[in-house]
Order: sequence, then structure tokens, then C-alpha cells
Amino acid sequence: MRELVKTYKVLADESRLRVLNLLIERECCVCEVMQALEISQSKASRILNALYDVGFLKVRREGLWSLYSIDRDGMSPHLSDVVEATGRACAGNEQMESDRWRLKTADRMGPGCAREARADKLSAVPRKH
Amino acid sequence: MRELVKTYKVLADESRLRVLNLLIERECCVCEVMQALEISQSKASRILNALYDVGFLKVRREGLWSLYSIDRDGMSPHLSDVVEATGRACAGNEQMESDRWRLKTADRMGPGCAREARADKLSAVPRKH
DNA sequence: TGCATAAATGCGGGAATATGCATTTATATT
DNA sequence: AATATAAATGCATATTCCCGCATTTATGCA
Repeated sequence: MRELVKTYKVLADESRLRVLNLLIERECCVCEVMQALEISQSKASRILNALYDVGFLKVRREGLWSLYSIDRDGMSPHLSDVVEATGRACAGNEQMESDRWRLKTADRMGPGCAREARADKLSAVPRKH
Repeated sequence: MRELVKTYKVLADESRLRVLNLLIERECCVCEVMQALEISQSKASRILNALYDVGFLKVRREGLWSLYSIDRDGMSPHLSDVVEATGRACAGNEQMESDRWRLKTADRMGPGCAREARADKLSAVPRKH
């Protein structure tokens, strides 16, 4: 019961829904999420942690990166139901489409690089790595 | 999207989940809900209104009573999915069972009567109507 | 028309939540 | 060991949410 409430509580937030939707597309690291949603690093990290905490996600570490993905096998039947339902409800949503689009061009790079990337947009200088 | 958030927000509360569960059992008026959950009249009213507001419920008026029930036909596919999932997740929950049990013995009477009912429990005087 | 009763609502206090900023932690490379 | 970087977290603050109390509104009946 408390679990159930926690589950819905974590979904009762626009940004967290957007991240869940993003992960339905594919596995992401924190910095990809922050780029796709155009949010701060700490916010992206907290969101992923919250979704992880209730059981939607699993993490694996690859070097410096924490890679989060939907834990399809590990999650409870109810979580599974909810992911399904949410995915369907999000289909075609404009905001979600934009997020997915930006995800395509997101690099696996951290806050520093993202800052550069933002600067690039302004200065039109191609970024180097 | 905002709808989606609102939907999950309304479910992110123990009392509201309990009420939804109760209504899966059958149509209820405000005073039945307050008795089954042992909560105040204003709280019961607000909960029902909140669930109604996002589209889970329909209301019909019968004399002084407002009778709320799950709007199975009128609700969106997503709401329908969620009701299903929630119902399944609640099956066997102890708290929910108690609620349903109390609902059986709840009378269609208002706050005044409920107050008498509580008094009865203390004084062991059978209530009359 | 006045009274009784079920339901709805305005208000306010207190609790919970979200988030930016700064800092810390964890990992890799040299 | 020192440095660089991705991620996590402590703190402070602004916002939202929940709910009791009191009152109002809606409906039916005498």
C-alpha cells in the first residue's frame, strides 16, 4: 500500500514522466537525460534515483557513467502495468517527442561538456572532444 | 501531459486509493465513504471530488445524496488501464479489506448519524432510525 | 416558507516536495 | 599520488499539498 502510493507519487511529476518515457526508448546516463530534457545535472540525477528507488529502473556502471534503464524483468507486475499504460498514454505527446529527438543528438558527456554544448549553440563554434 | 500528471497525482495518496478501491466494489455516497474509511465528512467529500475531477468517477444525485461510482464508460483508455492495474495491486490488501468490510455495515446517513453511530459504540445503545 | 440534513467549500496551519547551488564521492587516467 | 570528470548529496528556500474547522450550499419535507 505504501509502495503503491510511492509509485504513483513518483509518477506525479512532469519531469519524471518525461525521463521514464525517455528510458522506454533506451538506456541513458545522467548526462544524456539532462541534455534531452534540458535540465540541471542534480535534477536529472535525483529523478533517476527516484525512479530507481521505487523499482522502475536498474543501473549499471560503465566507467564514469551510471547507465539507467527500465528494469523490465525485475519490476513488480504492477510497475510493469503502469509502465505499459504510461507508455501508451505518452505516445504522440509533443514534449516527449522533442525529448526523444534531443536524446538522439545527446553525447555521453557530463555537466562540463553540456555547458560547452550550450555555449556552442550561442557561438556557433563546433565543439571538440 | 498535464492530464497525465494530474491523474497520477490524485492516486498518490493513501486515502484516495482506498476510496477508489471502495468504489470498485460499488457505488457510494459521501457518508458511506466517510464511514468505511473512518474519516471526516469534508475529507471524504474532497477525495471524491478529486477523483471525479480527473475523470475516474461519475456522480448522480438521489435526493440529498450524491452517489459516486467509477465511470467505466466515460473514462479515457489510460484511466481505465490505471483503474485495472490499481485494482489488481490492491487485491488482498488488509486495509482495503477492512474498508470494504465496514462499507457493508455502513448506512446511507450523513455526518450527524455517523456521530450518533460513534456514540453508540461507546454507550452500547442501539441506534434508531 | 422554514427547517433538517447531505454535501461542498473557504481559510489557515503544518507537513511534504521540488530544486538550485555548492560540495562531496566515485572512478579513470597519467 | 594528483588530476579530471560523472554522479550523488547536504542545505536552504519556495512551493504545493493535506486536512480540520467552520460555514455555506443544495435538496427534500412539513
